[in-house]
Order: sequence, then C-alpha cells, then structure tokens
Amino acid sequence: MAGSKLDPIDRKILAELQSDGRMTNVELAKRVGISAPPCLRRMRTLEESGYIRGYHAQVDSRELGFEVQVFAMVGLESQAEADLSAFEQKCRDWPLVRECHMLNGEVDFILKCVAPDLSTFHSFLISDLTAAENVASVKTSLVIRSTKEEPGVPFEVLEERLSKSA
Amino acid sequence: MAGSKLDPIDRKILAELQSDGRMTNVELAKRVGISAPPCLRRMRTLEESGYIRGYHAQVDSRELGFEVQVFAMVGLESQAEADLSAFEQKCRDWPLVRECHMLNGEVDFILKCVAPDLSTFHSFLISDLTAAENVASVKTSLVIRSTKEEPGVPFEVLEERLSKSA
DNA sequence: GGATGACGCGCAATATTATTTCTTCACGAG
DNA sequence: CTCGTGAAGAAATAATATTGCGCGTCATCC
Repeated sequence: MAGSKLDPIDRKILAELQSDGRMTNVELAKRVGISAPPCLRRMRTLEESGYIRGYHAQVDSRELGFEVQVFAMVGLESQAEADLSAFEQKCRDWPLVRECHMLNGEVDFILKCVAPDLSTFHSFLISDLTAAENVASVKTSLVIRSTKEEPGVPFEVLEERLSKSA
Repeated sequence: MAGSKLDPIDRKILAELQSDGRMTNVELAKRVGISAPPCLRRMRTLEESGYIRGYHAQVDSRELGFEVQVFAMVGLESQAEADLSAFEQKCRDWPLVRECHMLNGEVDFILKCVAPDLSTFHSFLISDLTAAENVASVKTSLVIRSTKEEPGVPFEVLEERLSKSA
C-alpha cells in the first residue's frame, strides 16, 4: 500500500510542515523527537521522493484586490485525449485559472478562477473560456465566502487508518 | 483601491514567497533588490497585516494513499444564516472535507474532499454528509486528474493592471 | 529657505540555524 | 562472532536571521 515506506516520524514531519511550512529545522526536530541532522535528512528525502511537492506562502487574494472567485464547470465537444490535453494546456496558460480538474460524469472539467472584479472575469469568460475551441458549455458559480481552505492531507485520518491495520 | 499600500517590492516579495515559501531571506532580498534586514521587516509586516496567511508544504495526497478526490455540490433546505453557519461548522469538523465554499445560484456549497478509497468516501457521503441535518441534495464528481493546482494570486495580472492604471 | 520629524535603507554585530563530518549504536547476514 | 548497512547523535563550521544604529530622502511647517 502507499505510504508504506514512511515511518511515523516521516508522517509527523509531513504533518508539521503542512501546517507550518516555514518551521525551522530545529523546531521541527524537537517536535518529531529526533535531533536536527537526521531530521533534515528525512526532510530532504521527502522532498526528493515527491511526498513534498513544494512550499508556498498562502497569499490572501482578496487583500490584493482579487475580489472575485468563481468555479466554472466546463463541458467539451470532444473527449478525445488530444482534445482534453489541449484544453488543459489552455488552462495552464490562463492566469485567472488557478486550478483545473478533470471530472467524471456530465461535466468534463471544473476550474477554480480568480479575478479582480466581475467585469474582468466576464471578459475572460466571454473572450477566452467560452470562445475556446472545443468548449461546448460553461456554467459558473460565484464564491460568496470560503470557510475552509486547507488543501492537503488529513493526517488524523491517515494515522487512525494505519493504527487499525496494525 | 486594494493593494494600494503595497509598493512594487512588497508585491515582488509576495510573488516570490508564493512560488517558494521556504526561500531564505537573503535569497529573497537578493531577488527583490534590497538588503536582508529591510526585506525581513517587510516580510513580517506582510504576515502581520494579513497579506500572508501562512506557509504550507504542499504534500502529495496520492503518494500518501489518498487516491480519491471528489467535488461535492451541496444544497440545503434552509439558507438562514444560522443554518448556513451550522453546516460550515460541520465541514470544518469533517477531516475529509478540505475546502468549503459557499456559492450563489442553485447549489449552496461546493466541497473539495479527499479519501483513501471510494468506500471510505462513500461511507462518509452516506453516514455524514447526506445524513446531516438541513442537507437537501448532494451531487458528487470524482476527480480523474488535476493539471493545474496553483492556488493564490496571479501576480502577472496584478502588475499589468497596476501599470495600466498608472 | 532651512529646521524637523517620519520613514525606510544599509552596515555591522550578534544570535540562531543549517549543514557537513565523523563517531557510535543496533541489527541482520554470512 | 564479525562484518556491512543504515540511521542517529555530537561537534564543528558555514549560512542565515535578527537586532541596533546611523544615514539619507522627502514632506511639512515655521
């Protein structure tokens, strides 16, 4: 099963860094109960092996004037792999699109978008998104407020699950 | 307008830390073109004033055995503020729910969820989400793949917009 | 026009951290 | 039993973070 190469200390490191990505290594070492050097080695290993994809400051987009957040549900004409990829590439190139997920079911993609204001978003919607080749339908929903934004892994669930399988 | 208290150096700091949250302060200072001490002071100010909400390691949930990601569209019976808040509180308490956004339109909430496998998610869906008080309807969509996951602010757009208004 | 104060920078000194190196210990195979 | 492997910790060193202080700029107000 996945995660089998990680011992409890590794998982604790991941959990701590997920909650505070700028924690110093000495603090981290203290929390997970080992000394600094092996802690740093584990951290590097986790980074290199892909468990940690990167570190990012969480910037408040509203404070910066991006008042509008929108989820866009997109349906395509063709679901051939080449066409799916082409659409995904466009999403990567659109700065207002921050996330692009392919879904099962009726809708092909869900996009999370941000914009400084409605008119900016609207012009993106009309000129870029719905105008893009192969796009059949777009339904959008404005975000009114977000009360939980903790992307990542619920380590509580992970530990519980591992302890049961032991 | 928003962001008006930030000068170009502040915005550069935010952009750099958004892309690499563990960058050392000396490296950051070098990139934004000032010396280390004032750079650190700016960084602290940005943290305290809420522009930076935190720093987080981006942990690969699939590597850790969370193979399933789902978007859940939730409709409620009552949209009274007390009932909305009550639902949001439940979402905060459910570890499998990682994001909770209130929407306009037909659907009241969109949730981003993760789970180790389908049966875990299904049991959460049946026993918790649809069973919760005031929940009228739930439609779920499995994520097949995600090709862009860069939450945050598109600083390119911000700079372009500010330069135009100048 | 020049004094004055606020603001923000950079230098230099100091305190903390990160990182390397080397030694030690525990464990499994031969 | 002893060698090889892997990982931990201690100590030393290199980098970084952080603090304290003096300087220049700019706007305001006599």
